[in-house]
Amino acid sequence: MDIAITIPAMKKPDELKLVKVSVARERLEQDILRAAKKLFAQRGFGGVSLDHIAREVGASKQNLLYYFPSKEELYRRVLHGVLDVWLSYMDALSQRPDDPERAIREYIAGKLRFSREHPDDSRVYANEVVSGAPLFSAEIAERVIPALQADVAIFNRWAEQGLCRPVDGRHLMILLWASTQVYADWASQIGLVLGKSELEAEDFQAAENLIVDMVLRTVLVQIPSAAHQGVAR
Amino acid sequence: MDIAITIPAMKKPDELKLVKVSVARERLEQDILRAAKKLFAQRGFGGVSLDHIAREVGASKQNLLYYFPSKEELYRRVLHGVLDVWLSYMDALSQRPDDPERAIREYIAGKLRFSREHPDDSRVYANEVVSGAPLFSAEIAERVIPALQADVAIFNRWAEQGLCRPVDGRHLMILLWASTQVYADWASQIGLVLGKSELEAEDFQAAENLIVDMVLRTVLVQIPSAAHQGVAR
DNA sequence: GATTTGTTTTACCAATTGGTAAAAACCCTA
DNA sequence: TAGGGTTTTTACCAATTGGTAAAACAAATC
Repeated sequence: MDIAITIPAMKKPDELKLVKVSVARERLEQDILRAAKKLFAQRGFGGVSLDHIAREVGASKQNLLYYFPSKEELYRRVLHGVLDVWLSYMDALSQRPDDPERAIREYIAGKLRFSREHPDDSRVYANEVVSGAPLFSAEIAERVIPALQADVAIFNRWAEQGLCRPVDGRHLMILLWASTQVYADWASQIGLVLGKSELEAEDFQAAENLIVDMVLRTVLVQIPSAAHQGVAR
Repeated sequence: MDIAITIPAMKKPDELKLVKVSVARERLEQDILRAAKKLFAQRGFGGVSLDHIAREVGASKQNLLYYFPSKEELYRRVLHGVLDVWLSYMDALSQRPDDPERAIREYIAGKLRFSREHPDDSRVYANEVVSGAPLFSAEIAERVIPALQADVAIFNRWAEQGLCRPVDGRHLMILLWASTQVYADWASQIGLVLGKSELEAEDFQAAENLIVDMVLRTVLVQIPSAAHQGVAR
């Protein structure tokens, strides 16, 4: 299912003009997308009105509708961008196909970095999935599932090569997604748990240490290397 | 913060009548709460209208407003019930204060059972937390955080007694919440991952096996007992 | 400076939103 | 069967919803 990026008619202006117009246009368009992402992250698709987004970005509702033909189309664009970011943080396993420990460390670190650097993206994703992914399941099936299957295949290969113990890669990946993204999606509650209003670097580090430790203990054949101190602290 | 269950004036009818009326009243009220929960779970507070809920339950919007003074109050009631259920599945650790392995096994099993038996509750909870828990943070702080702290204290005591390795209990609990509730909240995506439209008993069992295995390997001093076969499958 | 092109604003629209007020229907008991 | 209390329905309401049409504005090109 393609996302139609309908650029209103612009009949072959010369090169220079195209660039200028595109830049101005691009900027407001990006502003809208950013504001929309923030609000959709907070309240979900149904909980946000075009007017709400427009006020956030300092434009009029009709102005939004000039850039995006409908609320749903705007939401789709946001989702599409979210998925781009999401996937870009997920390629660590395939990067180190012959070093499970480093691959796993980097995968977990990457996913936690995603939670930290793009919490709104994570929340938009979460909102969409919780509501059954009515507009998104096709794209998830096309882009996310293959990525996951590739990762599962890597685990299986490692197991065959004796580099790691046999695990159910699918459930392991689910656990990794859940336990890393929760630091974005549930930030408010985790803040309460940790007694601070905003999560800090040390919190993400503690999470990373624990998750890495748990996964390595479960997956590796030998006791994981000393680098992580052997204690989940 | 108390939830005011305002029962519209009912000037001291005799005992018998009270019971009868309450039963009828109770039933519709429960139906409304159930329908509201289902819809709030799917679309969040802002994504659901009173009319929508009313249609789902086969009543009129005004009829809902007879039972619940406002949409927000209805939502609060739903949230309150959700938290009751949520907490009721979370007391396993304190039940077995001197057997870490069994306690952990039962805690994880309980949380997964919650995901399976009350997916809508889990999703309502998730929705509320993702949106920053605007109506809920007080109740979470009052009811959830103490429960968590009690569990963390149990881990710390086990560590002191040499029954388990020292771990950061807070992050461990967060990981457990995340990795168990994800099977309710992200059911649609997990269905895609596992290639089935609905999760089955075996899927929850596989999840349980993996999570239990990971936690025990991380937390226990000795290699966990043979009961779980030592392989995260 | 007139014209074309691209953008924003103004003026609407019907449908839906949460909520109120009061009338009507219902149900039980006296 | 009349009366009192409880529940449901009918009739509204102002505000907001997503969206359309066209006019006004801006900016560059001829």
